[in-house]
Amino acid sequence: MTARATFRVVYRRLYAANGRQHWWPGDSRFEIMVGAVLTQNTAWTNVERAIANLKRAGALTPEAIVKAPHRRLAAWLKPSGYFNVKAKRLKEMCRWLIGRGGVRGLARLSIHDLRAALIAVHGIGPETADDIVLYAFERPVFVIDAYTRRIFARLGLIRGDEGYETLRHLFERALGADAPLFNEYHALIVRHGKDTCRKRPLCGDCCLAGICPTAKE
DNA sequence: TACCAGGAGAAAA
DNA sequence: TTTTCTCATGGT
Repeated sequence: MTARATFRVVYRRLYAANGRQHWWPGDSRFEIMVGAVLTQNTAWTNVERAIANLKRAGALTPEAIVKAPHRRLAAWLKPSGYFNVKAKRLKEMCRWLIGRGGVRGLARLSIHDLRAALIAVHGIGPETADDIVLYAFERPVFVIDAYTRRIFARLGLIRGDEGYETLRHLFERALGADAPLFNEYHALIVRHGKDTCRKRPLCGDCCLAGICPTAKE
């Protein structure tokens, strides 16, 4: 089976087992950007609480976040963990966003320029940038996260220690530039990683079992 | 109690 | 250049 076919079989299995995921949870492009920073190494349920605090305080705007004192912003972010770090990162992102003309200004950039500009912001690494590019701006970049590495390494399709860009290019070459597919695929990987793979890695009733002969049980 | 979660950057080796 | 450490709350 070709790489392209194998990656598509994995997608179909995940979709059949879990259905559509309706990602990213968020009411606006800006909320998605905030969520992408807050979810760094953090469970989404904790992020939801922090975003709810921002909404309750009327602070879910770039201007309000820039204006808020660090201690107050950190207090709103507390449920999401790393609140001091994330307060700084959100302020950095918001200052930069305002300087670029807000989300409308970003929407005018090419996918390459948008991605490069995001990664240049302190506190936004490749995965967070790609979450934003794909889910807030609906551009075709494949998001590589810890679940992607774990699941595809178990399937024997990657080693798991490849560089971020190496894996991103691998997925993008195999699947073709398709933002709706990338959206659903990454969401399904996270769903599978959270709900199934961690508890029962590739056991007999895993929906991905039997795809690759080199898969590690 | 220990481990993990939709990472990133700084410091150390 | 590569590896290790730090940041921190909440659920299992």
